Amino acid sequence: MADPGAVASPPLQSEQARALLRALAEPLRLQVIEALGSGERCVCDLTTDLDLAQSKLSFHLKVLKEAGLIRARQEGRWIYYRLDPAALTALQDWLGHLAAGCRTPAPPCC
Amino acid sequence: MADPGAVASPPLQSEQARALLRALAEPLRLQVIEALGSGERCVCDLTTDLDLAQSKLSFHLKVLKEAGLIRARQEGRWIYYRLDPAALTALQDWLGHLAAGCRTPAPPCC
DNA sequence: AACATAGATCAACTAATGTTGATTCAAGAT
DNA sequence: ATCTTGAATCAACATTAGTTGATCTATGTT
Repeated sequence: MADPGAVASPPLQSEQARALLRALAEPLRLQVIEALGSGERCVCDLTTDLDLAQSKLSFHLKVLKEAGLIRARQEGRWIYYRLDPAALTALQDWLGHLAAGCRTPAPPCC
Repeated sequence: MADPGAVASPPLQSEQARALLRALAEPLRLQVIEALGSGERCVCDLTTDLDLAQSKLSFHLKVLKEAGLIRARQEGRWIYYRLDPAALTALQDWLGHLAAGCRTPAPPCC
């Protein structure tokens, strides 16, 4: 459904932002993301480093990939995953946008 | 428990980041957050604007507040909520940190 | 061609989260 | 003091999301 090739330079829509947030919000996936934060890794390294069942890791990698946070690259029979920095900066921008107008005082209530 | 006066200028820990992400990742809560993005609002306005059952909104406001994303202010019998910009910028920084080192190539696999 | 291994996928199960309606609490108003 | 209303809380329920182990696919190896 989602197009992994598209990079959102226009402000992220809520739905896209939510997909990223949701994917990041799960403990195991966050571990994966932080592991990838220091560079590209192959699945087997991630499996051993994070001590995860293979199908479990695979499940979470899929979620992260579908959200557009990570990209896969195959080499021989190994698959390497890396963060997509564009997704991260898009989220950053979305957050900045939110923070921009939030100091407006409340209108008189009810 | 939490100190509402403290602002996290040191880099966010994963656990804290995750709490923020988790709170943001729910559709209704995201609507609330976006509503508050344009300024402070009272609960009754939020209830009618987002067309939500009262207990439902209350539940989600609690989650957001516990995550540190929003703050409450009571005035008479009304309660006003607003975003906490510090939480948003802390998350931004955390994301930036991640993006910084993610281009390192993978080490030789297995 | 048969075998071995990396990784994805699937179905049954379990655990975590959100929803609902009723109830409670607190702040005014009468 | 009683009544009313905004908002929080609670317990039962519904839904969604993650886990597990088995199976399948693809890439190399022998």
